Amino acid sequence: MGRVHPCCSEEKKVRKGLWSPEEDERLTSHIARFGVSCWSSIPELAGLQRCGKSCRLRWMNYLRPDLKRGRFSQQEEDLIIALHKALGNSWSQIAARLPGRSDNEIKNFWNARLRKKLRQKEASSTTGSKEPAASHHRRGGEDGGSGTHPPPPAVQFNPVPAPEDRPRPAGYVADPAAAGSTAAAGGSPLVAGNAAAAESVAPSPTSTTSACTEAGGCDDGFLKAMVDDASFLFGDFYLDGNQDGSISFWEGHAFC
DNA sequence: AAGATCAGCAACCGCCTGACC
DNA sequence: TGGTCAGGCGGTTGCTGATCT
Repeated sequence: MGRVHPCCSEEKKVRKGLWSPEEDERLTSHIARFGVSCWSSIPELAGLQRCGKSCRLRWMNYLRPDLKRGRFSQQEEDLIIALHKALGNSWSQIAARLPGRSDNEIKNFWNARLRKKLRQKEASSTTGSKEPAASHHRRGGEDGGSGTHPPPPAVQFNPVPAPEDRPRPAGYVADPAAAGSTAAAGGSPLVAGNAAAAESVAPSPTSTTSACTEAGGCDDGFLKAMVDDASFLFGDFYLDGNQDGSISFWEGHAFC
């Protein structure tokens, strides 16, 4: 096809480039008041000289209230790697399993990561044991995030509840603090990044659980188990952040 | 202190798909 | 049934700021 979107091609003056705070404000307040019904009509209704597509993008990637900003935690990073291994470049699907992250954000993260990896590969293949050319560079940018940059003060998961439209597993309760009781209630949260909590909270006998609980986090075993366990990955599982910064994986749905 | 280099991020572009007429 | 439109997605580009030399 390749048609250009009418809303983007019209000669009408359409602003491009970075969004100003005023534009953000207009879009946010419009959506807060009227919700999203038709993106193509939003620019006009909100008094923006943008195309609907641009508005949608801005909202989805930046203005959505349930987005959390900031560095990816190690757990998130591990999960992204696992999901990418299983799902490929389906960023939207990956994003759907990472509450508070947009597909664009994940895609950017992955590309930056991948670029680094490729460079390192190139460097190591051409020079043998030489130090990766790119990694001597700052930003704590050691690959894997486990390197030099200070442990992500990172992404304290905010307790913002996941979007309402996300299917909740049986037994899910919105309040993460109630995770313990939730486990008992039916869903079985697998807590990564907090071994003690996981031991006490996750009774699930799945391989993912045990792999996750050992070594106190999402180590390779956990990831491998996740990837290998296709039913777990492709079945419905739900991930949520806890107040202590850990992540809970909820399983228990069995569709798809 | 200044220029070079790089990573991170925001946004655009082109294509695909489903809904509607 | 075919055409049009709008929403959504993945790939890519370009800007900005941090870091290094």
